[in-house]
Amino acid sequence: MGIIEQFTGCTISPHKCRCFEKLSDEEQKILAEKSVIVKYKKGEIICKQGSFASHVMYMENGLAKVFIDNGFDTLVLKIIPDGNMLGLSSLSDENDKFQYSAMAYIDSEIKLMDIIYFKQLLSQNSAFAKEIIDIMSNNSVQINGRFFCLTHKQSYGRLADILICLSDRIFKTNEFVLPLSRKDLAGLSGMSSETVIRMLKKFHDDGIIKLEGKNFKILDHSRLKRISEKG
Amino acid sequence: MGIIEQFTGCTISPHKCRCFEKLSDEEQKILAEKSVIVKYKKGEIICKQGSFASHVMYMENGLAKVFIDNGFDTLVLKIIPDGNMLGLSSLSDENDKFQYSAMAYIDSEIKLMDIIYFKQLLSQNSAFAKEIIDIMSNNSVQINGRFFCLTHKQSYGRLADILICLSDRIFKTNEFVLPLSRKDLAGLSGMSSETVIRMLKKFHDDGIIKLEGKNFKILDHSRLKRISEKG
DNA sequence: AAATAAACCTGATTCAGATCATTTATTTCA
DNA sequence: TGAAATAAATGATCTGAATCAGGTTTATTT
Repeated sequence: MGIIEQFTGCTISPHKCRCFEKLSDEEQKILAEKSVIVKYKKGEIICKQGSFASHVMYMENGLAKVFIDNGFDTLVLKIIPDGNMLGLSSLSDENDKFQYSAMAYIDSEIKLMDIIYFKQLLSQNSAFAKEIIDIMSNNSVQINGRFFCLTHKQSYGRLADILICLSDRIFKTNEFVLPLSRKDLAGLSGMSSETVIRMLKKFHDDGIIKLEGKNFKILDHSRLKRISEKG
Repeated sequence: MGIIEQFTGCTISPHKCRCFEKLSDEEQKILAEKSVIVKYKKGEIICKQGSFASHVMYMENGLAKVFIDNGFDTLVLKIIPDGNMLGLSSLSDENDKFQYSAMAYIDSEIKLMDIIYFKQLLSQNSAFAKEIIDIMSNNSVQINGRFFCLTHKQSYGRLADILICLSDRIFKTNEFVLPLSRKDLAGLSGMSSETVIRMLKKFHDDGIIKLEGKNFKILDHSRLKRISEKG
């Protein structure tokens, strides 16, 4: 069997977005002219699945979720923290609509870049295109890991994953104020909010985390890790 | 709420792979020199998750599944029919390993293209790179649909999806010999083989399909479609 | 500050689908 | 061709987590 691969429900790509470095000064200047920075308040919709994609986005600072829905159910595909791109899957000429919706978890600043010029950059600057391919392939690895996690781990493992992700990759500290509601956590870990609440209580009672309202702290990181791993 | 989007567990991308048309005669010639066609027998492993990715692949003819596993469980990400690319997510410089395994469902012929030259083509021919981006974004849309389906539809809907996919997109006829075992179908629809067997029997008894051994026929396509849609 | 709404919590119930245990059919290959 | 292995089928049982129903606390609005 060999090495046992570990998949997590965390969807923060470790990939650093380096694509803009590949642009010439001139290209950067034009791109800047063709871009605007827009502020979104917590809870605001950033883009809507099915609507015409007139731009590609870059999260300057903030936190958002990317999700799809069929009118009844919702699936959170990934979280977008600082320095991540949004809307790349609309670069295909066949998919000129947004393939997913995005919503700000907290107040966020997002750069909107004209998609026509962005596509032109892809065609004229292959180093840039190569970087975009890199980002997309990293994204797909990330999504696949989350896919595996949500279909094969059970609830405790999935919730542990999300908590570890928030702590390790987003806030980079053991103690923080949860910006997400229990319902948000439920969406992220693919379960009902009642179940999330029960499990958080269990983690709390077991001394794995400390949770009072929105004040959150991981007390036993290695135990949480073990729960995440054994699913 | 607007239009209600339909997601299916089918993972055959409708996208036609046009990337090679974008290469010059010279580039095509060199690529051909750097490629080999390999025949895989039913059940053979085409690439192995975690091993070094020395090439990008193209399915000349055959049928394969792409899957990830953690040593215990397996998740089928997609099916690869004729004319599809395989291994694109290893184009990123950070992911020089195969991100997934692939196995031939039936005897298949696959073109293996040297990944170094393939990457060079991306860097020197931006129209080619743009086509690869198109393929990748179509792939991600496809995977997201499957992700939604496996996490939000229940078993009958998921199985119906797979049967419709096989019929409409792969064999393009209502009646064919199933190349997949019940266990394969279980893997594809993310459930146990016992459940698959029971549900196939139900579909059969209800007159929706006809199934004797491996001989398969869809009798009531619209009813199957309805089952797929309502989950 | 009162009214309303939203988020949070808890217990009871239910159920889809997994798992387990066997039996029967079909392949495989010695 | 016959033994062993694999795949298919079926029944019985179990369980993780959803759903439902109700209550409490915390935010928001007026």
